[in-house]
Amino acid sequence: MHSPTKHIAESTVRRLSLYLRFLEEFEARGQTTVSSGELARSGGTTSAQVRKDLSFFGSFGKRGLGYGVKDLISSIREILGLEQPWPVIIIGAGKIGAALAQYRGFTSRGFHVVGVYDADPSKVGMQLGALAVRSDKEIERDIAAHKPRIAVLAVPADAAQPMVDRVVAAGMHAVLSFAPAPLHAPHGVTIRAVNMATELEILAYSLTHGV
Amino acid sequence: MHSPTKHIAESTVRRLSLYLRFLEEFEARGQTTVSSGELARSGGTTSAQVRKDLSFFGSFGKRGLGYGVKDLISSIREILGLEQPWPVIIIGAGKIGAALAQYRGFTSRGFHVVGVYDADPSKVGMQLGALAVRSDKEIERDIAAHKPRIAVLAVPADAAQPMVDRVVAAGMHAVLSFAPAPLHAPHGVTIRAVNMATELEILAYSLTHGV
DNA sequence: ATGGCTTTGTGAAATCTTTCACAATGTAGT
DNA sequence: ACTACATTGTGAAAGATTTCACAAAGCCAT
Ligand SMILES: NC(=O)c1ccc[n+]([C@@H]2O[C@H](COP(=O)([O-])OP(=O)(O)OC[C@H]3O[C@@H](n4cnc5c(N)ncnc54)[C@H](O)[C@@H]3O)[C@@H](O)[C@H]2O)c1
Ligand SMILES: NC(=O)c1ccc[n+]([C@@H]2O[C@H](COP(=O)([O-])OP(=O)(O)OC[C@H]3O[C@@H](n4cnc5c(N)ncnc54)[C@H](O)[C@@H]3O)[C@@H](O)[C@H]2O)c1
Repeated sequence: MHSPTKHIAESTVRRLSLYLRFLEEFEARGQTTVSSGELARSGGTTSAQVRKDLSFFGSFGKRGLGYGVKDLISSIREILGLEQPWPVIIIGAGKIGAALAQYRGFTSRGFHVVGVYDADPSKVGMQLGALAVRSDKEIERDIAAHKPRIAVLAVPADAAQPMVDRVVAAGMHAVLSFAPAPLHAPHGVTIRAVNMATELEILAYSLTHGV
Repeated sequence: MHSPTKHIAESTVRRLSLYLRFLEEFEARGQTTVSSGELARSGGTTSAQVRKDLSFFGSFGKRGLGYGVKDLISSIREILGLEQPWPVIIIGAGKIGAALAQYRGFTSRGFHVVGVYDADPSKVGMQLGALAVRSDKEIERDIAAHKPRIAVLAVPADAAQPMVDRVVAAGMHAVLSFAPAPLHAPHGVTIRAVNMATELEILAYSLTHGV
């Protein structure tokens, strides 16, 4: 039911994550049922798109009625893999790493920061929320011992690829990087990069060429 | 030459920003000429893709030789609108806003932070790098006076839409938001949102369903 | 139970994006 | 000047994604 044979486009997965956010709002407001049209309006898409996105994974609605809010929340959480907790480590306890380590928005979705690492001895031991910064030398041992599933990289650009290599060698299969550096990893490892300069440049392009 | 009649896909603009990054590396290494194939290899795409992306905007290469690194850098900077400086304001001087305000990576691309604002009186006056945090009450006056072109939002989710409305009313046409909230703006205003939870959820999906 | 109304799920069509493949154009060596 | 070679620029083909449009299914009022 929840494992499509076909490859699913990233845009679909991204929208599912978005729908989940809206569904949680509908739930908080006490709404029990929602139509593809309502969901589409919140998310700036179309009702056909919403139905098509869901149809890749199964059939979740009731014709004439719409989707049960609670049911659809569980279904999407299951599709995305959010029914299990996701231990995450953060590497680089600088300005952005420290902000991320203390950010509470992750936890609500099942992402738990279980370790923060830095190469700078003056940062090691520093308390960030409930966690103390650990030395980067512990990364390999901690990955082996605690099996965090995702590594978030907040290190300088030139340290990013070597760190990807290290965590991949240690068994990590997913990396989210904030460093403005192109990253490569072997097949089977998923890398995502958030590049703020690129986001600003897309805005600059759209301002320059009219909307 | 640089203003296509056709609509250009966001994916193309995103890749242009990426090519620019690689070109700057080639330039730093003293390379004067680069082929679409080399550029493609750095960026994990194909040479045909590189040539097609550029062809929307004109003809920048020499057959048999490739592209002049310096020339292509200026051409892409012109396409993206980066030949002019982009004054930016940051709204919300919390953990992420403070990190962004002190981030030096923006400046190199022509994005200059000209103001940081917060609603919390205890944050107003705080020094972030060269800038002092100002009261959010000054936002409208400062936009009118200094005409920043992009507003970066680092405020809590429920303050995001009201703040979009304020800055748009004050004349802003582009917003980059870090708040996990869906944002709407009138036609003619470009909004981009970086949602870290969604990025992690896409990783969770790909780990859950195999790569 | 029936009929009218609403909304889903989904093939098919339309649109958008990427890849292919090659003529055109230029370089470089002789 | 000629030849061999490299690489661009681009229509056309292939592939991917979105939108359309409608039959099927279920609710609700009577
Ligand atoms: N600050 C921002 O707003 C911002 C925005 C976008 C992108 N980024 C990117 O995020 C990354 C971090 O930025 P920042 O502003 O937090 O920088 P920062 O200098 O404050 O922090 C970087 C941290 O990484 C640590 N580090 C360096 N090498 C390491 C290694 N091999 N292992 C472990 N730790 C190591 C340093 O000791 C430092 O504490 C950079 O790549 C930057 O370009 C930052
Ligand atoms: N910290 C992170 O790593 C992180 C990661 C992803 C997303 N975000 C998002 O970024 C936003 C900011 O996060 P943060 O961790 O910096 O939070 P924070 O609480 O540290 O900072 C928010 C700041 O916004 C200010 N503020 C509130 N209302 C305002 C208003 N109307 N005008 C001006 N300023 C106002 C507050 O005074 C505070 O200083 C949130 O929406 C958060 O969900 C944060």
